[in-house]
Amino acid sequence: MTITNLIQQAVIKSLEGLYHQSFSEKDFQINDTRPEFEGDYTIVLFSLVKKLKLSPDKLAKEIGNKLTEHHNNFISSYNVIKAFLNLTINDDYLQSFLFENYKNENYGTQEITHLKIMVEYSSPNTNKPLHLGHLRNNFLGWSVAEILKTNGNKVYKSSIVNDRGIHICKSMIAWQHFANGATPESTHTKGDHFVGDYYVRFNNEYKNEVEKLKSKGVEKDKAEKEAPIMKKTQEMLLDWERGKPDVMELWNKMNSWVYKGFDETYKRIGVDFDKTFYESDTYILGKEFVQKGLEDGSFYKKEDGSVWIDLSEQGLDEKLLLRSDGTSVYITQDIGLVKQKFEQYHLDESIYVIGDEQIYHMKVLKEICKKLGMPFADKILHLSYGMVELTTGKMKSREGTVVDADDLIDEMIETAKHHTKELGKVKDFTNEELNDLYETLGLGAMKFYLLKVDPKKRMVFNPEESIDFHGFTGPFVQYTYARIQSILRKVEEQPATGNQQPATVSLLPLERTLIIFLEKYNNAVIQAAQELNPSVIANYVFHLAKTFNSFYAEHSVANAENDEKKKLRVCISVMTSIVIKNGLHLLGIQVPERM
RNA sequence: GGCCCCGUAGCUCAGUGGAUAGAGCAACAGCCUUCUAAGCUGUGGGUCGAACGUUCGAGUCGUUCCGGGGUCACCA
Repeated sequence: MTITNLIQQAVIKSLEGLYHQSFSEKDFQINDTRPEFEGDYTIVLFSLVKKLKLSPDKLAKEIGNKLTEHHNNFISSYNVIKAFLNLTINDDYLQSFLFENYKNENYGTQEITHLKIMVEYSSPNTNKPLHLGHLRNNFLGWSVAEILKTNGNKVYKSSIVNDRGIHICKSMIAWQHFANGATPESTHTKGDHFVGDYYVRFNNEYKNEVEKLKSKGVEKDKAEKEAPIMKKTQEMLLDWERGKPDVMELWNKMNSWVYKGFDETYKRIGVDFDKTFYESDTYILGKEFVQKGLEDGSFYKKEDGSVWIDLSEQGLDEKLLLRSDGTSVYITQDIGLVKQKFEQYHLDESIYVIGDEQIYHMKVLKEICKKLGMPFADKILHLSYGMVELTTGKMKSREGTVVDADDLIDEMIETAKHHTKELGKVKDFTNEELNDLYETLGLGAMKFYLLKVDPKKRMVFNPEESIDFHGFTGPFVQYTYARIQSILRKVEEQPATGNQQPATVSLLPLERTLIIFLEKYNNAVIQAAQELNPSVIANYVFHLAKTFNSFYAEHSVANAENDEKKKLRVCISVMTSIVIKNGLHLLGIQVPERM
């Protein structure tokens, strides 16, 4: 039971006792008291003034009296300004909360819900390496999955690999034409980058061919269709769908290169999956639904053989489901996979972490599922996130302005190394310990940077800012953790404080503030899950670290005024470090013992 | 053009309909014989894109307009 809930119940009870009507938590609001006023929580009672026909001041005082009378176990005093009723929480209550919870490593974990949720994220194409945008997706998906787990749900992390389709054939064709049998091994190139280079190569060649045709007087549209390399690619896609052996062999070979590269990156950034789906397996499932939809009249066939659905009644357009040559498109495959997911995993919800440029697509998918009478259509949830832009503008792979994920990770770790060496605090570390630390800090900075903003908003990636390790950053929070560990090491050297519950003392402002804020961690965990928003956690954990650092500068733990204070502050420090650790874990960020 | 998202300090972002709108960065001024200065304390910086409206109360809700972005493919 959180303090907010306690107050809520106490206020309802007081209201009912005073005015003999029934009330609910919607009749008033509970806010944090603004720092310029005395108190910890503020109950806003304006909405009741009219209903009860009392002056704001009188109403607030009556409730205040009732609360301090009947709930003095946790409310010690109150003051009133208009209809703002400011409550001060009992020092004893705060301390017993602290002593009961400070050692709890699972603090923040919520009760089991028995809900099964799948979070699909990452979902890469096997024709190019990961870039900055993918990192936002990966961190977001992983973090949301962990947040849902902590909230008591059974969570499956999944990924659907885009391993088939025209874009994959493009890199295959380019490799056939230009590689002369080169491999990642022979060129010492990471597999995903190797294949990505041929994708780029294809696009260059294609552009040249189109230009050539245009200079011969062919119209643009026609040139784009007639370019020889494109025609070959389309033939290859048909061959692939027919399962032509040499095409399959090349496809398998190139995919295995890419997967090796991806695995390396995933491992490095600490991202994992419980289940990986492959479109090459699932696109067939979609075709079955096309047949079903045609039979029951949800879909229709045009003269050229292509299959469509009309969603204009739903305010959407007509949408293609099967090309005239019988091959399937993106959405066809999604339909098949949705059903499989829900049935195999008995899901209560399926969350798709996909960029906001696909909001329309996901709406269409949902509508199609509804039209096909799938019972789970409403349990499909699109967690859309905004594009990551650069200070110089948008990232465009064709213009070579993408920030490559592997390069960026290297750079962040290098920066961590640079800062660490400059500060020279961990000179006694072994090389292995140092490298671990650089990774912890570099990745921590990067993940925090990408997760601290609201996912649904577009964000600007500023290289200089992202590399900053001061202020609202991962390393700042990690630093606070390391500092606390340093205190705890120092305290351990001194005589043991004993296990018995310390006597309660009167709390100083910063001590109160910290305990009250620690108590609110549960609220943050719940809110983050409701909103599917890791930035709630990032903001919480930063605020906690900030508050602790102020406390640290003001008061000594190891050399506290007396034994009771020392015990109290050790408990506050231990609990702060656990909450930081648990909070950062939800963001996929590790904590260093020293830095 | 239709539909969707966004506009808060110089920059990047917080801000469940409540009190005098907050952080970080950048700028400036202080603080290391005492638990890690990747820190702390302070100063300056705002017509919350604009106008109406709803409300006891609007950065937050509604309408219109302005500005930015996305999307509406036999691409994924």
